[in-house]
Amino acid sequence: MSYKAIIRIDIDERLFLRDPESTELGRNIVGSAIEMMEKLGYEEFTFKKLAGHIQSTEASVYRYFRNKHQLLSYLVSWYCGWLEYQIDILTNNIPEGEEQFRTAIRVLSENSRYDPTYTHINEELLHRIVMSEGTKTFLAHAVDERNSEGYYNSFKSLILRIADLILDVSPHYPTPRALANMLVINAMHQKYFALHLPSITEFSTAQAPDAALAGFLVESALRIIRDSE
Amino acid sequence: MSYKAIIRIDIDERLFLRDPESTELGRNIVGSAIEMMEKLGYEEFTFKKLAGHIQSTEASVYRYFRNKHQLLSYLVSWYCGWLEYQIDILTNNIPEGEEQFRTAIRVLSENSRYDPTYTHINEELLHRIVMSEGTKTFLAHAVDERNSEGYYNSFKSLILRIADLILDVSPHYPTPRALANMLVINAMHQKYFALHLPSITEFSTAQAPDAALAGFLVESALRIIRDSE
DNA sequence: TGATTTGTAATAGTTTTACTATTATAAATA
DNA sequence: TATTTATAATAGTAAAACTATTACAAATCA
Repeated sequence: MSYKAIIRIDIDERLFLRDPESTELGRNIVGSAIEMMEKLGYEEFTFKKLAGHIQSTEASVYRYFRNKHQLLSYLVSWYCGWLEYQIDILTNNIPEGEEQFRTAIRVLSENSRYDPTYTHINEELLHRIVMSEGTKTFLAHAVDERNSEGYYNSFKSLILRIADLILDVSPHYPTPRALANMLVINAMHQKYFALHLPSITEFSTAQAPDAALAGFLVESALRIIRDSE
Repeated sequence: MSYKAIIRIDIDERLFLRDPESTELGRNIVGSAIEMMEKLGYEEFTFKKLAGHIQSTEASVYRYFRNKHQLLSYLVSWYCGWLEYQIDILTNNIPEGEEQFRTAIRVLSENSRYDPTYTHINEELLHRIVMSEGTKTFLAHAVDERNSEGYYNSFKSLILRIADLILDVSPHYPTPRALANMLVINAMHQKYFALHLPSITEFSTAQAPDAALAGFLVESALRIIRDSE
């Protein structure tokens, strides 16, 4: 019997008003939002421009997302969930320890390739959005309120997953969560700097930057956590 | 002969329309902007609210700064310049190497204390602004244009200063700039997480967090760069 | 089947923010 | 004293963010 596994990235219900996966318009909103936000940047992106692009109206978009910030948070959550899923399947057949950790860091460092499983989501564009705009989800004045509303559950879950992999390598390392958040966020920032402020990083966009960055992050992390009992 | 050293943090002229240090109104704008932005956050802060607070008008504020983003960039630049100055004077009497590096990281990790040299600038509040809003200066769609306008010179200079201190410790370490930006940005983020997303860091705000964070950053960095020739 | 409810999208707004053109006033200079 | 120049206030505009209400279509029920 042949079958197709449909994997759904689970998103906290408080990250939308109406589930965009449930309707054609919803999927269209998310798909086009990704394309437009990547082109325009978060600040220039507006619901009006989005509505014009998909031949709908501002008000219809507001039926799905309370505001622009909620839409960004939805996208970042989706991407964090997707990253964690990639880590899960790629570490599945590897023995616990250093190799699993290396694999996870590689997932964080790579420019995501397009995955046809999710037809309306272009992971490549979404990666660039998360790299440029991702931290804005929690760098907001309403961070505490949003945290209590579950906005950052996917992000926090990803950090804790990496922290667990760190503990698998070195069970007595004292600050795995601090190190995990440093690695995840720096993976994004280092790529951003390579593109826009190249004078403050050695990872140019030219020669195999993904592999070099993954190497930097893995080797740095391993040096930090080795023999630290 | 007794004298008083007046130290001025130099800011690129393209970061303002009229130098706010040159007039009473200008100093008032900067001083009150710091107070209000710390309270309201960048998004909620507006020139209208600022003008109301200092009993002036929106248009007058626009005489000094082209827009809100330029004002934030001015503040972040000032703080980076101030940090680099602190590093300079505190490493002045220390022999080159590990101790200078430790001192620099301590400056980055500490909550800045109020310095009466700059009467209209409250460094403590400014520190919190930079921690919460600082990265937004370069996480903007216009980053390349702004970079060419000198918006990030102070930030880049700070990173390169740290990179030099890293090379003093370990002259053959291959990626000092990547490590320096990781340390500077993570120092800010780790403190932010301690306050707002405590589940993803071990540095709670309770017990001597500054010293613990400085220790984490210094020990991590030294492990990374030691014996890496 | 026809009436009623419910889900979804469009119309037409309001409020707020970001920004500007112009005028008024005070200080400096001739 | 008259004139120029620097500075700040008045009074706007345009666009963005967001909302209240209406219109329509599909599903459900009497």
